Amino acid sequence: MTTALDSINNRKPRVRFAPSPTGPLHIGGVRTALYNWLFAKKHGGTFILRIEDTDQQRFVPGAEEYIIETFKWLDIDFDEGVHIGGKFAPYRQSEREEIYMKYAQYLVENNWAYYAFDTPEALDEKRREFERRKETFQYGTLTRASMCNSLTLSAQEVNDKINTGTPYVIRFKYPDNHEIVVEDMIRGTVKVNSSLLDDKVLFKSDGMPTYHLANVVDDHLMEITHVIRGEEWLPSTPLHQMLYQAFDWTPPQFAHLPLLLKPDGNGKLSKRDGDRLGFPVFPLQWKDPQSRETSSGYRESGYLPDALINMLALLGWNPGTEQEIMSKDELIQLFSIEKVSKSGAKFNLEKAKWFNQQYIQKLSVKTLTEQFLLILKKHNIDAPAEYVENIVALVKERISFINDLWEESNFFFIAPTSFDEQIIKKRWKEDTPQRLKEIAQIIGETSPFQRDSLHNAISEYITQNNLNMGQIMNCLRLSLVGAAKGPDLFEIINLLGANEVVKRINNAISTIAKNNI
RNA sequence: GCCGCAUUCGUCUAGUUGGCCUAGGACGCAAGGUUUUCAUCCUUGAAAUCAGGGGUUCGAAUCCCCUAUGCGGUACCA
Repeated sequence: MTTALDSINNRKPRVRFAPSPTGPLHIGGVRTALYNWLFAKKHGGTFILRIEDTDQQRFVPGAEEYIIETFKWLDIDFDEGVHIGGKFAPYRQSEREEIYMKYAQYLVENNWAYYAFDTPEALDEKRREFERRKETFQYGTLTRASMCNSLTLSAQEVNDKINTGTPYVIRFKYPDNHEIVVEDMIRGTVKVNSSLLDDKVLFKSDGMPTYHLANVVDDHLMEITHVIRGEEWLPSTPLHQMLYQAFDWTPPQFAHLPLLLKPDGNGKLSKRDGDRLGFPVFPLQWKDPQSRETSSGYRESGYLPDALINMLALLGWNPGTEQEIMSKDELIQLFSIEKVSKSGAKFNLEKAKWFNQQYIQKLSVKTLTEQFLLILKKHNIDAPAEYVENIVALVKERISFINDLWEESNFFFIAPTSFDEQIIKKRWKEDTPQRLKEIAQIIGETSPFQRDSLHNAISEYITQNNLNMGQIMNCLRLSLVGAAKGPDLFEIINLLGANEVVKRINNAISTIAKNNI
């Protein structure tokens, strides 16, 4: 048996991400792709995007485009795939339809598979019959002899059925009582006995292969060296292992990733959880073409691609050091399959926010300003770029998402019309209006009109009148901002300008007086 | 039901050749500090008897067995 290390040394790894286009890509799927990508990059290998659309019933229009757009956004690049081609094209299984039949037939000819003519109705009936006896029906070594298939029918009967167009499937024929051993790079050795397994359908009556056949055939044809996929595939890996044996092919190395769990309770993270707990489960926003229902995405929620990638990478993997913030390049350097953990990881919204905050802080004021200008436009605000840039510089350290910029600085663009009641109650005294009027006058007269000179002028007023900062600053802030929040007040005054400041002070005095009669 | 996988602070995890672990870090939480406010930031703190029980050993989170719990699979879905 070759080890993972051997094959890495012998040849460059080829890995694939193989989603099925049945809807928007789940964030767990994004992580699976990410691990594949990191693995490929780390070892100088090839990363492939293959679309597994063998289930025509579940096909959702737009899903494939969504997948491609997701990785474009994340800047995770494929070397081969549906959208870019490659020497093993086509990469869409529906376009490889004719390939699979001959492999299924090879299996039948070599006694590794058989035709089965049992109708879905007959199978349902069989299952119900077993259920009545409190048993579970299993189309396998114990029951296949009593079913309608090429093992029980004569060759003549089988031929007649096929020639007259009777629908049939091809099932895998497990050898009796055979111990199947799978080596997993993350979990070690996994053993299962063949008599416990179902004779899985490999080829459906609609002329398409099932996942099991298509996946093995394509992985072999595309020279995939490592299959890195979700843990939900672990139970069917013995079948895949047997398939490689039946074809006399060298199997790839397997690595089954732990699941992404919902933040509360247990179980796989699902679409519903996102809506329920207020965070996206999808990388991009998705409008369901059927129900027209919209699900939120990380991109639209203001997450930065690299922050998402960093967070996702650490959900189930850890470099073993205390470093948590890692660029894509560092991730590639540090990544190793062996360090992937075995148990499922719960998604944590707070930590996701923290990651984004870390990455936002690395962005330049210029970049943030460009983004913010777009947001301002949506709020119908047309402000000079220079002004906006000054504001961004001031509030940058307070934000975790680009969208927070608006929340943190909207008072720069729109004068407050209401004032925090709590603060009024606590700070607004009888002499406040008079004091503020005097402050307004001082501000109007301050020259040069700069942060430091404003600071000096107001401080001087405060000491001269035997006051302390708190007595003036809180109400002044309330007048200008409407609440007890925001950056340095003198900076605010400086940016707002004397006229606007005086206007706001007067407005606050009259509004608050009115409301307190 | 059957089969498989997993189980260290609330969460993500370090720990992997048994001793340096009176179990480390991060998020979150609490307290204090900085500040004119809020946030940031800084400091400190609480927080896992390593699922439980048996072994093996001078010594186990680390090895073995059992139990429990959780999850995954059990489709002519992937």
